[in-house]
Amino acid sequence: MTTAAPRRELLLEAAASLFAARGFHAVGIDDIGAAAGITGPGVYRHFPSKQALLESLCDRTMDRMLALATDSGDLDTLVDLHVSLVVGERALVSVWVREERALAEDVRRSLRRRMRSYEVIWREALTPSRPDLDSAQLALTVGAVLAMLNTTSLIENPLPAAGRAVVLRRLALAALLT
Amino acid sequence: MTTAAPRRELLLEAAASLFAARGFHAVGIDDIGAAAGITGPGVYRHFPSKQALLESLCDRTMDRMLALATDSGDLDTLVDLHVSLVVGERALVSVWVREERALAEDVRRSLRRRMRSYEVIWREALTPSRPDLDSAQLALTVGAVLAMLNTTSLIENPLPAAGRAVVLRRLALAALLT
DNA sequence: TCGATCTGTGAACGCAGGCTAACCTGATGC
DNA sequence: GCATCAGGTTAGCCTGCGTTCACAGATCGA
Repeated sequence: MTTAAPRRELLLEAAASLFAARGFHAVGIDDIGAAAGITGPGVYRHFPSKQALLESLCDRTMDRMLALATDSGDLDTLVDLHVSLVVGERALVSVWVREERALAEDVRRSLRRRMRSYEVIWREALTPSRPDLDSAQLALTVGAVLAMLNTTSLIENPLPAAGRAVVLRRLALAALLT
Repeated sequence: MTTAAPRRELLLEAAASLFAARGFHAVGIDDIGAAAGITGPGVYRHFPSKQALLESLCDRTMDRMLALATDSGDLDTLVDLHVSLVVGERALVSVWVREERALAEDVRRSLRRRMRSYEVIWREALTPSRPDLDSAQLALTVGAVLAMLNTTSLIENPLPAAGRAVVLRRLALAALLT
């Protein structure tokens, strides 16, 4: 039987795809409810506010990223896992990338802190391969490569997921190691 | 004497830095006016709407990019010029990158079309160096590298402009040519 | 059978904020 | 001098939209 997806989950999925397609501000509460099979105000039975939905989505994305990172410290697999996340969860990633600013200041700070710790893991994995770079250069390199991978989630391209992953992986490694 | 910067120009600059710092939706007309030395409604003496300000900014950014491209077809200088634009005009670029969605549909389409023609120039410059890539792979590669350079405008990093430019140039060339 | 709770609905509220209206003023031209 | 206009100001309108309210139908334990 079809796992009777709880309404809360339906709402998150609906919000993710709507925010990804139209942007946080352009999506109304009624739209989100409708996409999940209920009316606007019904949403408030599951989330305290529209912002809370966005928070949940961003938190979730960050959770996945950090989960990847703790699995493995090797740069190669780090790239692999990140690429597969970005290719596999385009909506989630693009929402996080573009709508971060709509978050409340404190939530944003917490997210940024977690992102920073993720970047630190990357930097540490990269350092041995790049003794020629000082710490600021390393930071910029890692930041730029991650930004590239993340924003790719919103590029439209005829390539299927697997093909995208191959290209992205090559680009990232080239930029990191050359 | 200090060129008596016309109000219209002051408004554009004010809007650029405010949008870049806080985001289009979080900035009020009153804020923009105040930052340019007048009150909110005064803005409407120079622009028909808040959106029109954003349009002007995005148009201007795109103009600059296309101007670079027509100057030279060589991939190396293409990268150089784009990097210097991104490093030199951070506010302008980051506004364009992040707030494109707040634009009206037709304006956005026009911008995208121009962006596409810019990307085509890059692809053509890259093609001879990468006979191993098919056209979809080329497109994704160029798109990803440009996205990397553009979104870098919103990364905070201790490096001075010149240092940033060096790192970005190296990253871009490595990704494109490796 | 009867509350109690959970989840949904339609109606309405409140308010932020973009924009308009009406008025003022100092240059400018005739 | 006087009409005109560019460019400001303050006050206020108006709409969209997030949110709240009061109520209704299931489901369920006692």
